[in-house]
Amino acid sequence: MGRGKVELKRIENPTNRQVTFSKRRDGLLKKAIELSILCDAEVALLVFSPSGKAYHFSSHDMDMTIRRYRNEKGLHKMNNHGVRTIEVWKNEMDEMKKTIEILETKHKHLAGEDLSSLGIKELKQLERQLRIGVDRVRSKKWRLLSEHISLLKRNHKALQEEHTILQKKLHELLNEADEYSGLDSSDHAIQRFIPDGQPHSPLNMNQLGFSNN
Amino acid sequence: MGRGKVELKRIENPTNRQVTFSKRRDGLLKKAIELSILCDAEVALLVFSPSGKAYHFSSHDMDMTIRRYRNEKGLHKMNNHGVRTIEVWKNEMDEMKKTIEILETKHKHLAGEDLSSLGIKELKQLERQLRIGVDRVRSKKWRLLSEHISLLKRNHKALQEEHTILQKKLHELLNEADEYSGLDSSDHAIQRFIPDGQPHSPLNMNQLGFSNN
DNA sequence: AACTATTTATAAAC
DNA sequence: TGTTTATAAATAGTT
Repeated sequence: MGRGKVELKRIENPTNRQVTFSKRRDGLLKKAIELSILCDAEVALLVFSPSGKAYHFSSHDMDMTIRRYRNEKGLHKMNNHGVRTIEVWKNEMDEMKKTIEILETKHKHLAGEDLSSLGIKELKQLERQLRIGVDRVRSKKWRLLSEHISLLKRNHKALQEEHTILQKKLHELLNEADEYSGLDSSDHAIQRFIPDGQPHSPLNMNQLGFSNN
Repeated sequence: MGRGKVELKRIENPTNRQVTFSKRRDGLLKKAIELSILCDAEVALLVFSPSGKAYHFSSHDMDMTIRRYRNEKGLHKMNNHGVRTIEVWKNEMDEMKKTIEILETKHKHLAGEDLSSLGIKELKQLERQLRIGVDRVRSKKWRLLSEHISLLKRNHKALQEEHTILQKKLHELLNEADEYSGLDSSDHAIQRFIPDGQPHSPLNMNQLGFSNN
């Protein structure tokens, strides 16, 4: 409908295309309005120009019409999927809430709180569980402690050995110095720092910051 | 464009309206397609007939176009609100997950499992916590047990008293019977069921289903 | 649903 | 963009 027929393909001339877009957009909009009024139909139209500008018409309410559309065909596509996803989320959240409640209750029980709902049988089991826990924790603690102690012992022994070596070297040096200078060694300054053959008294483990509880 | 001009108002004749709807719907659809092709535009069209039947066209992807529309103008409406709600949900879920993880870790620790990540200080605190729990649970257990026992004792005492009364009544009845019948009472059938003055031996509490652990 | 007289939309030109 | 105009397209009423 115009001076010439048009092929159904993208108009290459950008100016022409833009002009035609404006005209046809208005035409389409008008037709949509007419359809909705003349035939009492619910119509929604969304148009985006290539440049990104948006035009729209809806005879009733856009969101409502979109919802209606989604309900209509969504019964086997994204809408349903979306609803199911939401339901799955809700279920997950409920499950998590339950899990947290249970865990918190158990935690309180293990702390010896809120025991009023428990019977003798449950209390016995709880006590057994706590005992097991205590035993394991205590054994782990002792393992750690003994490792720590043996580490300290090793370090101490190494220090002792180093000390002995240093002592020997020091004696040798002193002797050399004495021989060289011919001084009397009885009250030599350096010698006052060397107590006797026994290096250190063994470390008292009770002073290392550990107690038995 | 037809034999006569039409007023822009609802066509009252239902048949006419239905026919016009079909024709104009097709026309609108065709125009929408043409616009999208000729002008390289993104077009979405939703039409619902008065009878509820749905027709639609979208040049790209309906949901995408709808999203684009919502983004365009929805920055102050439901979409934004929806997105925020979803984000809030996600945060809630993340928090719950974290909570569950923490609780489970604590639970394991209290059970004496997975202790490798703990240091001596933490182990000591854990042990202390467990001890407190054990003490509380044990005390609760003993309270329950003693209540149970005193209840049993009360019951037992009541039974004893009832028994004594019954015994007395029985004796009285026997005496009456003897006086009435004049029979010898040394091997009276009923008397065989009465052992002696002492009713029952006291119940042994160790046989009531309780042990000390 | 097909036909057709007529209205309407719009392509091209300005 | 807006107007004009020649012409293509759409469609109201009829069959």
